[in-house]
Amino acid sequence: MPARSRPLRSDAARNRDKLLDAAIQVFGERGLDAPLEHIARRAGVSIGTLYAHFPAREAFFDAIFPPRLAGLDQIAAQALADPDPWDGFAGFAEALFGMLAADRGLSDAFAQRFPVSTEVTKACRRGFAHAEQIISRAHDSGQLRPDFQLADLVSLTWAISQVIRESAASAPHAWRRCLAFFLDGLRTEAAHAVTVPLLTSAQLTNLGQADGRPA
Amino acid sequence: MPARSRPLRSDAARNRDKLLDAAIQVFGERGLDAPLEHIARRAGVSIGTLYAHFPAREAFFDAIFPPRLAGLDQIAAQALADPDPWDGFAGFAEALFGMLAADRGLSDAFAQRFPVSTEVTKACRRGFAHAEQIISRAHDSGQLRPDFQLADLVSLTWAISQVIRESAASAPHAWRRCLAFFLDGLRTEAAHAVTVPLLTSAQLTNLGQADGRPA
DNA sequence: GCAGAAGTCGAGGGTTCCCTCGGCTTTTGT
DNA sequence: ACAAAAGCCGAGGGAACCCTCGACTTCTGC
Repeated sequence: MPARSRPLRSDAARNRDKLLDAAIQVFGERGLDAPLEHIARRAGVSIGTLYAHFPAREAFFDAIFPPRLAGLDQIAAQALADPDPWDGFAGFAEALFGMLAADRGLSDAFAQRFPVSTEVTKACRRGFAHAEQIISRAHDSGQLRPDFQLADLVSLTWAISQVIRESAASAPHAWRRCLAFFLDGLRTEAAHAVTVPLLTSAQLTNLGQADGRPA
Repeated sequence: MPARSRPLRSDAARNRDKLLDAAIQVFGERGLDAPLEHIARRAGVSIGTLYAHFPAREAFFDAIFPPRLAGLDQIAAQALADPDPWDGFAGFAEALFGMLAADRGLSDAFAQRFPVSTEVTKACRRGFAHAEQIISRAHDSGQLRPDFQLADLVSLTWAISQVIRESAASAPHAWRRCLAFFLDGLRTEAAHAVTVPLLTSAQLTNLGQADGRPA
């Protein structure tokens, strides 16, 4: 991704910023499928200008989400720094979903509810790489049930994201309750045998592509 | 709901049936927001005829889902008949979500992902009334953690429905794993204190109205 | 059979969103 | 201050869906 040969003209740079701000707001309120016209209007710019800067919806995603998802790195670092591996794991989950709860667009992006840019996918993968460390630390300490795997965190993300979306308006903390129950089921001493196989690795690779609807 | 004064003409009755079959298929495949034109086409009938029989999308829901949701009554009866209240509860959850997993339209309807008819809402409420009995039996036996309430089952429904939708195509049983973890967290002996309040009763009453998006 | 009731058809107007493109305006470098 | 480059505008064509309505077809009872 080479920088532009010439820098943006000053008015153009200003418009780009206004568009980005508007996009963050609008995606945050209505989700990633919000009409681009709304973004242009909120930015006080014409639809043509919007397309000049961001030729596709995806281009917004690339510009908006990777920096925001970088917050994950901090969260993960904190989790790994926690002297108690279980507390680190549980705190990671809470902080992660707290991030998603604060921004509907982010939640959509992370749960891959919309076809999303490669940049976002990369950022999510980085998040999962962190998660893998956090999980295995909690496994090693014997606190996290051994049959809980990274792939299960993907399911959990889908699940909690949905609770966040459904209850955002009327009970913005409902997801915390749900997560607390779930976490209690993840402690080693709570574990009962589970016979259902993991998500396939093929599915993990396809994250964000299959959404279950035939074309 | 008075029966029509005159019975349907024979060709009309046939078309109605074809439409209903097509609607079940199409909703099952693409969700409750599938284009009505697809239903008409699959039924081999024109869009005008579709509207003559079902003046609104809701009319399809009323015709399709209440009978299907009646399956819930059986599932609930079996749960209450189980000699072990915990097994009854867990079996109820598995059977309920199994039903939803088998039909995307049903899952949409039950999770109230779309504004849905009053008939469907009634059927869902009946389901929750059953659930309440099952839950309190499991409470009384001391096996289900006391802080798990009916409202939490609503969250769980949102959560698992989403896992079902996301993984339907590539890993149709992923939700079972998720549910198993969750259930382990619901046993009394797994419980750790939860401080987050329940869904408000106002929200339960509004089921299916608020979806968090501003108009 | 036939008349009229009942049902069917599909073109077409409305809406919302997508995205493009040619003409106009602003900025920039000199 | 001026030309050229850069950027902005918004009408408008296209697609997907919604739903209606008047003309046409089929069934039903006699």
